[in-house]
Amino acid sequence: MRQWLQSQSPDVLLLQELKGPEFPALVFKDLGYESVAVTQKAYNGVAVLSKHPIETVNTTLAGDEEDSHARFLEVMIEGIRMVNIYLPNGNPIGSDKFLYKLAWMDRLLPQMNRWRNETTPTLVGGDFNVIPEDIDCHKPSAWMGDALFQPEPRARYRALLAMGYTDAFRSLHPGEPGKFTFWDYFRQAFEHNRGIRIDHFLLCPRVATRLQSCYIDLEPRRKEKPSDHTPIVVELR
DNA sequence: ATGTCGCCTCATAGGCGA
Repeated sequence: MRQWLQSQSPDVLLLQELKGPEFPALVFKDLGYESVAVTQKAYNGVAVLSKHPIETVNTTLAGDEEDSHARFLEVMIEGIRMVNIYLPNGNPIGSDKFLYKLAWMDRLLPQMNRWRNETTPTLVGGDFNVIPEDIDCHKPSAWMGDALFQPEPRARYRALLAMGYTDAFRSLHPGEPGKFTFWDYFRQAFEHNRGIRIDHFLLCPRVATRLQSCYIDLEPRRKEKPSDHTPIVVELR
């Protein structure tokens, strides 16, 4: 993490699935990064790191006062609204967790539509826990029974694109198979590139016009004791 | 169905979420 920050030196980093009660802000302060985090014990958790000043706008997704999961962080950095999300996984299908995933997306959609109708440039990034299309997984049949691949969440993801948001990676790499951001730990899934593309950047039209590049950095996933995800990087002009 | 992790606790094993 420290090594990646120092070698890549991103202006901003969005983190998800922190799984801890306290975010080690001082560690990152020493590396030159301001940070804002929303955490809870054991589960979830999101943080934004930035070399530039961060203005926190919201720490919860609108639409459900009862929802206490640490999954959402909306900030302003250098005139861009940056939204970091950790969308619910939703497994198994048919469970309360699946319904929570759909309900969460049913709150995200109108919120993103409101942003879409404002002038502030907006970028929404994070772990969407949605495999958008067949091309975004190694073998569709292997994911048929998984919440990440169900018609309902995929339709909601497509609705975001229909609103005018651009899938940064896919827009620059149309039709490229085998491009994934997550591989589970089972059966050497990474070594065989049996993965899924579930970490996304969605850009409003104004930000999309500034899209320079978007790529997946595989190196961190190759290391000892890696995360099951690997970073996706977006460069804006 | 299973495989593998990491975090938590009525804790050193098992449950849970991923």
